[in-house]
Amino acid sequence: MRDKATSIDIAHRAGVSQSTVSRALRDSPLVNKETRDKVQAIAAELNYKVDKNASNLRRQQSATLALLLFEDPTSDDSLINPFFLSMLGSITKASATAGYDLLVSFQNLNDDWHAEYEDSNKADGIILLGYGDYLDYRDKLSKLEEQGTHFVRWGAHDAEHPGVSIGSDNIQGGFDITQHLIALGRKHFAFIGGASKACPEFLDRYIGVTKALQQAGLVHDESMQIEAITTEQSGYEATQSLLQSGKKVDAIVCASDLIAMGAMRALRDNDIRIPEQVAVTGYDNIPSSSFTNPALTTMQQNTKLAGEILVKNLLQLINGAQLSQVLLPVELVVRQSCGAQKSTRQLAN
Amino acid sequence: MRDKATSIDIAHRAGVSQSTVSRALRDSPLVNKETRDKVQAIAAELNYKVDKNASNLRRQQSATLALLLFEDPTSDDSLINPFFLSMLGSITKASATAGYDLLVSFQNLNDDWHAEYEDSNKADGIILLGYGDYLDYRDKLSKLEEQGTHFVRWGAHDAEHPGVSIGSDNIQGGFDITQHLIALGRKHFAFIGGASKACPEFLDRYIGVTKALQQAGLVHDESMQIEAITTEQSGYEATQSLLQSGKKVDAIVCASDLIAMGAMRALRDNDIRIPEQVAVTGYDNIPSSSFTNPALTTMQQNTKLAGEILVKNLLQLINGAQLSQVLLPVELVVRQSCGAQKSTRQLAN
DNA sequence: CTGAAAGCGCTTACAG
DNA sequence: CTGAAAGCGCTTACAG
Repeated sequence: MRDKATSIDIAHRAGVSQSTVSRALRDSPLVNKETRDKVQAIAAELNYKVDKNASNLRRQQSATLALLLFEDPTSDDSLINPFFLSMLGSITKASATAGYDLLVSFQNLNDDWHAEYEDSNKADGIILLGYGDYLDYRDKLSKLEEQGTHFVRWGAHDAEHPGVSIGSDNIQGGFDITQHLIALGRKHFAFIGGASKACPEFLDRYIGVTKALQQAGLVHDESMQIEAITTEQSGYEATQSLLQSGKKVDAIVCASDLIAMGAMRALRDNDIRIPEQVAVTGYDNIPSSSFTNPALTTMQQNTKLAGEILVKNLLQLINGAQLSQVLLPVELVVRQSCGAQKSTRQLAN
Repeated sequence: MRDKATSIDIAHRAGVSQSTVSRALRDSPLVNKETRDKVQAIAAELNYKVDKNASNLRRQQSATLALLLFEDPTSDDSLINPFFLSMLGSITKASATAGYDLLVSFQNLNDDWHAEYEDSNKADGIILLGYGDYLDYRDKLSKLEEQGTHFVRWGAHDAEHPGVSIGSDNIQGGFDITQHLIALGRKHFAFIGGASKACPEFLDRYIGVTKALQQAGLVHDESMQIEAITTEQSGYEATQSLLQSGKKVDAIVCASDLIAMGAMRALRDNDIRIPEQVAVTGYDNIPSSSFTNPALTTMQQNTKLAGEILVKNLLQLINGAQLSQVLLPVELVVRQSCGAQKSTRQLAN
């Protein structure tokens, strides 16, 4: 097997002390340019890399961020919500750019998750990501905060919630998509998705919906809000129960694309045409949403920006800054399911 | 700020030596049960966690695996191939189960990637994941091997390639899907995807296709294989050029789902009905593939098993075992695009 | 079963 | 600008 070179090996070869090697490799201005070049050349030749364990131990940091991705335990383990996967990509890139490694865990929340990372010095801070039931882990967030752990959370701002959160402007998103449907002449709205404190992001989207309805002078019946979690199946079931209620509906605003896909399947099973009879909209703009038939009108969240801001703010937090909530803009993606565009029809056959 | 407890703090409180604390926390059989319980109780109370940097430095390991995900630089940064995202989920879980943390990086291959991880003791081994151009990074794999770095690679087995690879049985996959189409009466096949050493996985799929054709006594013209990388756009362009060639075709086997989606768009733009006039199949069974119209017949790779085996084999490698290639079974997912099933038709309107 | 001691490979205050 | 030395917080061979 190979023996890894250490800074002492380099010191021997370069004829300087180990301290000087360390300084030269960290580009310390204290060290003579010639000495530094020589040391760095030898280091490169020996394929030397600073031992992170030793360096981190000495410096009492880790240059690592931890990402904890959690979801409703009800959803299929292997099928992570594509929206978070996209966030994952942007967070990875943003932390690499900032010179931090990223430790990733998709755990279900267990008793130790809050402690596992920063407490053991494996990570300098934690990014929390997921559409879980907020009420379930409130206490854990409080504990994190008490312990002085550095963390940022993706999601809705909630005054009762500890810690800093960064999220899309879900109220605006719900508002915009509803206003768009109203402009297209829809009048009888349903909202599918959990609208409670347990799901503050969905709740915000729902608040936006009702705001737009109110502004347009449309009455909104609270029974037209049906609970659902973010799965296709849950969206299907919620829509079935909506249809069985016999209430008049010509627009279904769904809290996520997965829910919307389930809603579309339910409408189809009931021989209801989309968008002619009922318009459907989603939220997230996951890749599949452009392949449904008709293609789904949805809200695009800026995942690239979100990842960058999560990382940037977490690093600021680690450096002792005080941060407040951040709301990111969302963007309406108009396709066929809302009835705004002519569908490029499949060839019938 | 908080002060993290150390093993010395616990030793003081427990009235034992720091060595005993360390032993007790690692469940050493050497230590008296009562002592151990007492130490562990105090540790829990103080929220103590072993400092990983110190522990890893001392033990000369990291209990961490690194996952390097790379893709064709041509594909959009933010849109990681959903197939790999699914692998990522299963690898994360498998390494957590094995007690390892997972460091994730989506880097483009730079000069240092091979060294960054194991050399700096940040990770005990590396998992490589991606459909890149193999020829581009052969040298890097060789260098990894020379240095004695522990790594496993997801992909095709290639005798010329250094290191251990784990992959799906792509030849079988190409064979099965083609045989299925032949059984449905298709006779004029095209294959879209790169069939060269640069893309050994695609090449294997193509080999499977030609094998099935041969076995069925169908002639196969090599001009019916069109190069494409794994993007919707590339599949679209390749199909356009196929159609312009005017050659007779009633089945297009695509090397990936993304390519197949592009192929379907091109067929539609040319007013060619799927599957009546031309059957189309994909590969990977990404989530979107069930939402295309018609839904895509494709090959499912067992990502859960794949992740588990990648992790298991890497750990064996780290422990000094000799490993050979592993081929995982694939499974045909029959939907409408091959013409086998009646489509549950959209309501026309 | 327990303790005192060495040492993992760095970084950095201190002295020159 | 450079070196000798301390020390980060553990684990473990050694001695009892």
